Amino acid sequence: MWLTVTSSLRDLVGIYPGPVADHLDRVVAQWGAERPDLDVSPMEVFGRLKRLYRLVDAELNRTFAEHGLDAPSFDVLATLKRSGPPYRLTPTGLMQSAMVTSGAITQRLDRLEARGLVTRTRSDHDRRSRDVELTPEGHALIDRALPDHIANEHRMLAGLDEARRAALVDAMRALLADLGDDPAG
Amino acid sequence: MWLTVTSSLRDLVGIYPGPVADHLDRVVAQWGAERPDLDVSPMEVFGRLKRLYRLVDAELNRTFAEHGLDAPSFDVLATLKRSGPPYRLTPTGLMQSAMVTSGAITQRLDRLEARGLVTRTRSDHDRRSRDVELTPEGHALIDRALPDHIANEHRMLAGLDEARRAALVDAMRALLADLGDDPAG
DNA sequence: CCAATATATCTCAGCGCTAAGGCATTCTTC
DNA sequence: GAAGAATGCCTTAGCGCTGAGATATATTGG
Repeated sequence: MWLTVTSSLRDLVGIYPGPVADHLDRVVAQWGAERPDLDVSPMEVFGRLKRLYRLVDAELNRTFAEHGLDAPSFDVLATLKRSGPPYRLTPTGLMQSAMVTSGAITQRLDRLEARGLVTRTRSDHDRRSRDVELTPEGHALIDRALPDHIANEHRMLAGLDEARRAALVDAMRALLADLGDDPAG
Repeated sequence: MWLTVTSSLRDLVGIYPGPVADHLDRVVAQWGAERPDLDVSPMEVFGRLKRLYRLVDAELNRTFAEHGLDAPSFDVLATLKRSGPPYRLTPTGLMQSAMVTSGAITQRLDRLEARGLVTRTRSDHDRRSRDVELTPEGHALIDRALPDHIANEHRMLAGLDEARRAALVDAMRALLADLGDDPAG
């Protein structure tokens, strides 16, 4: 309700490009009518975060699929690649980076190992641990997929002006810190 | 490596509050060392988006669980609630709002109907369609859970200053529009 | 009015993930 | 150095979702 009013005002006053009402504007307006006692403005943030995540995730998967990959597999290969020589990490390291459980990493590695993209060997220094390492095939695949992935990400950001992009990064960095995101994770 | 150096420099020079290096800073620095030919700066956006989404999702689920709910169930009940009287929508409407497939909605409704939180009846006007409606129990549950959920969201945003919060919303709105997010969805 | 097409929902196999727990190895403490 | 705690990884049942396809109903064009 409140939002509908300001939207109308925006049209009447003719604010320049003026942000067009999006899904979350409607959601907030609906709550304003149904529960005017609640301040649902945080949904402006979290609702858009969720929709953005879903849209981006779907779009990224398109490029991954072109290379016979999905997001979890790409994630593991890319994490190993960017770790640099000798392109070797433990399942625990991969787990923290991916923010998933150990069981999820075990299964991701099962799939990648079956495809010959990584090897898993017992660590010499800690026999509980494993060394996960890119195979030549794994290197070749991530080297093929990565440039397309990056280009895809550039394309998705092309419409966002530099100021907004910087502000987006700044705000997300601050929020991540607030929520206790582990930099080492 | 590179990042460790700049972090040290930042400390030495004493830049005021200075953003502390986070996970994505490390990722970008690693790619800079391994693939200096690629501009991986979009990861600053999408990498943080992903981590933020995961952290937020986990945190929101904590509150849902306190009310015997999970995110998908809460999402359906809240969508029906905010739609206002007569608190009735079709599975297609719920599907578009939630950005999931029709099969997912069918199963969500199966679960909610089994718990007596919604009813599903054949529409009079279109016999292919269904009317999904909140039961009194559904109303009671969402009325109990919603204030806690909103409070939880407020708490998560408490550390974000108003300028950053507004910039975050503005940038996400722009990006959603760029990516073709359907306002009616 | 009929045939062809479109729409609304449901079905179900398969997938990746979580949560809980198990096993082997390493660390800590006394 | 032995006992207890902690760590690293794996196993598995169960869950929600997708994608492909099925069914029933509605709409459209001739």
